[in-house]
Amino acid sequence: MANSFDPQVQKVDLTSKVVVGLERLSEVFRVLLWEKAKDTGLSPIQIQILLFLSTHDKMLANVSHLSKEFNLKKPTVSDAIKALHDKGLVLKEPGDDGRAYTIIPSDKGQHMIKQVEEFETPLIKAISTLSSDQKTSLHASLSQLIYQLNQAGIIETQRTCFGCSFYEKNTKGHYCQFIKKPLNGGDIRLDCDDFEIALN
Amino acid sequence: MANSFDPQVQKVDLTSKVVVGLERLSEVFRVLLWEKAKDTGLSPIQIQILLFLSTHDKMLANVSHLSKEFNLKKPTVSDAIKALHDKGLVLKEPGDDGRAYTIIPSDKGQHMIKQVEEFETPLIKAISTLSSDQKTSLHASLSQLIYQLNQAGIIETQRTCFGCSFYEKNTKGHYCQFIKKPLNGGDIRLDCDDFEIALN
DNA sequence: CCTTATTTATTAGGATTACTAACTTTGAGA
DNA sequence: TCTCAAAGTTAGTAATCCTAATAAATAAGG
Repeated sequence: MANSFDPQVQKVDLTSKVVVGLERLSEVFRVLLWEKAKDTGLSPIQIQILLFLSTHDKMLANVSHLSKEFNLKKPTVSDAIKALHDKGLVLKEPGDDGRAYTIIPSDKGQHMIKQVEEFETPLIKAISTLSSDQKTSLHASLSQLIYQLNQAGIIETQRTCFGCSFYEKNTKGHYCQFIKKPLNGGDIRLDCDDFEIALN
Repeated sequence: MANSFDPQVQKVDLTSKVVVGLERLSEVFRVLLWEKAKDTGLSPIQIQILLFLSTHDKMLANVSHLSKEFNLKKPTVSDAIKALHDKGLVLKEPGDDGRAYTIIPSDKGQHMIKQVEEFETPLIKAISTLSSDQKTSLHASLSQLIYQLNQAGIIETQRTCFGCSFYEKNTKGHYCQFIKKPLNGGDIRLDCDDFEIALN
């Protein structure tokens, strides 16, 4: 086998090397979720939905929104919610719209959330080994990639600064009209709680 | 809803924001693979295996290795290979070990590879919008995360510098005994063709 | 008010994913 | 040779995730 080390070639190929890295990391979530699923008797998607409930407003917790959130079709989410409901982990709350409902964790569900929310602990530990500067740069790069992929119609993004009506991109960079401040590096939000306000 | 913008809190939470970003990006592969799968009549895992064949030595193309490569169990890979074989896309080649065999793309398989290898084009386009410095930093961060997660036993990694017997970490940083040179930033390989030599 | 279109969610059906457990065959070591 | 380990398969099961068709409620327009 030839020695294929060649600094010239490597610089050209950095993009595809990043793709390989991202591909490897994308497996991490599948592996970690599967592991936790075996422990708890839940399925990966059920875990993801439960965790979403613990950190987001319940008005976001309906089938339509969750399917966009996870880039899944509505029947897939509907089935998962039904399973959670059958297990007594979530309650269905009817809303103003007679067709829709939102789900909230039951007491049993709250207890389960505590069990599953450590599933990403290994990933958090890994990220903790990065320097502050590395984390800042990584976050900025990820934000930009997600923005580009959203623009290309590949993924749905909810509550990112880039999709928010308060967001502006001017000559100086990113700017938020809600807080009236420029957004630098780590300020860009991928999951902003104030995004909903922007919709009204 | 309260204004939850707070620069202090944001700095503390950068780790979890990175997790959110990685989680979003991990969906990209699933979405892109599914899309291509519908076009071609293949399954996501079949596509991944075909693409692996096009860029790696055939001695790596057996059930055991591929299952480690994709962090799947052997029956899962065995089934996928059987499907590819039934579709006439790969040929089974017996090796020295009477139990094992390697797979190589057939002519039809080569043709299919050309059709599927653009599945990650949107991602490549997105990455191309990053500056050279951003890409270098991103690659370094991803490499470190993969290293940490491999050390933690979460994912298997094949052919990374970190798992290679030629790799050394000294006081100055990373070093490769095969090329006898320090490894800086983008030099770290996640998929080194010379890794196998290191095993001998 | 009435009709039409859209949206919300579900059901049904199917291919795929991915696992564990048990098995066959082959190889390696004492 | 005997035993253990490794490569791969088979069988069975649960979960993933889709499309298509459906029912019910809302929204929009005349």
